[in-house]
Amino acid sequence: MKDILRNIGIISRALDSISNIEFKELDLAKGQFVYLVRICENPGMIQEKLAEILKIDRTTTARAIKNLEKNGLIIKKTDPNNQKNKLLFPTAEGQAIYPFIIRENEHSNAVALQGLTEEEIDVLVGLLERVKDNISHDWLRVKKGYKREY
Amino acid sequence: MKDILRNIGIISRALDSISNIEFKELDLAKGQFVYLVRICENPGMIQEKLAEILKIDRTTTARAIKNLEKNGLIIKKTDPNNQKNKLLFPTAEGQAIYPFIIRENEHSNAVALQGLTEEEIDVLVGLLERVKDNISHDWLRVKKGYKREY
DNA sequence: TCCTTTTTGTTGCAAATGCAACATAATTTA
DNA sequence: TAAATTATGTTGCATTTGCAACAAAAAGGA
Repeated sequence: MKDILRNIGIISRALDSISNIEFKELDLAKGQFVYLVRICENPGMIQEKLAEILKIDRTTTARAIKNLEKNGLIIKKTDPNNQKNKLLFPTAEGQAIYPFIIRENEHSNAVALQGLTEEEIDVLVGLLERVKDNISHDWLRVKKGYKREY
Repeated sequence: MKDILRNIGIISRALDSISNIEFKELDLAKGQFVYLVRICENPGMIQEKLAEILKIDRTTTARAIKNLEKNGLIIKKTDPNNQKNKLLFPTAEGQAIYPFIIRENEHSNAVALQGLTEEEIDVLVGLLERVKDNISHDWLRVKKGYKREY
């Protein structure tokens, strides 16, 4: 079977490191922009869900969130219906940064998709969505200590 | 334009963290398997080229290589034609680990591609190849300090 | 040839990353 | 209801990660 892992990894690392370099201007530490974007788009989320959506380790997420809060970009509020949950919201400053992140991401996305037709882009988006769904289950299981057989 | 960055990142992180967990059995530290695979497949490469192909920071690559050498999985040999270059080769132990990495990667790849037809896989592989080529240039430039305008 | 630039490699340091291991609230089960 | 399990969050610690900043060899230019 043909391999997609290698190029997926290469593309991901390339775009990620470009973003991290470019977001130093915004005083965003490595890796933080992904969290901020999601919190801006889904205010009221909890850490655990965010980690699961992004497929980032729970504890790494916890610390990134802590830093975002320390830097005044988000705020945690205890869920009144569930003392255990801490809901995440962007601050005004966080919301102010959001469009800059989007603009950069859209540029990178446009560069990545150069030369592809609209149809090809649609196909690619659809296939990646399916791949993501395929892999999500294993990720959760393996993170929880389940051992895959192969 | 539709976005592919987010799902690419999610898929990449998911597969990567699964691999890193599963390769603890092989005493491979986080991130190391990608280097070892490439060195096994392209013996005699230099660090700089490896970093560029993988799109990983030069200094991070240098340290990963150092660890692989410390753990006896690869060996560096100074290029007789160029004192500055250190050629990378797998040791017997490194070569012994290689098939286990491949087997795991093939399994993850198969899981990722579940439900896709041969044609769809071919299309996906082709499109990802083009995306990778599109982004490579920017990555190199940005890493070298060039500022993108957008 | 000599000087400048590029290529390749390393190290200091600060930070992010992630496995264990824990704490506590909520939920499920007996 | 009480006990066991799950969900969510945190911290300790060892490690990787990556920007600066440097070193030295090679390549290019005048």
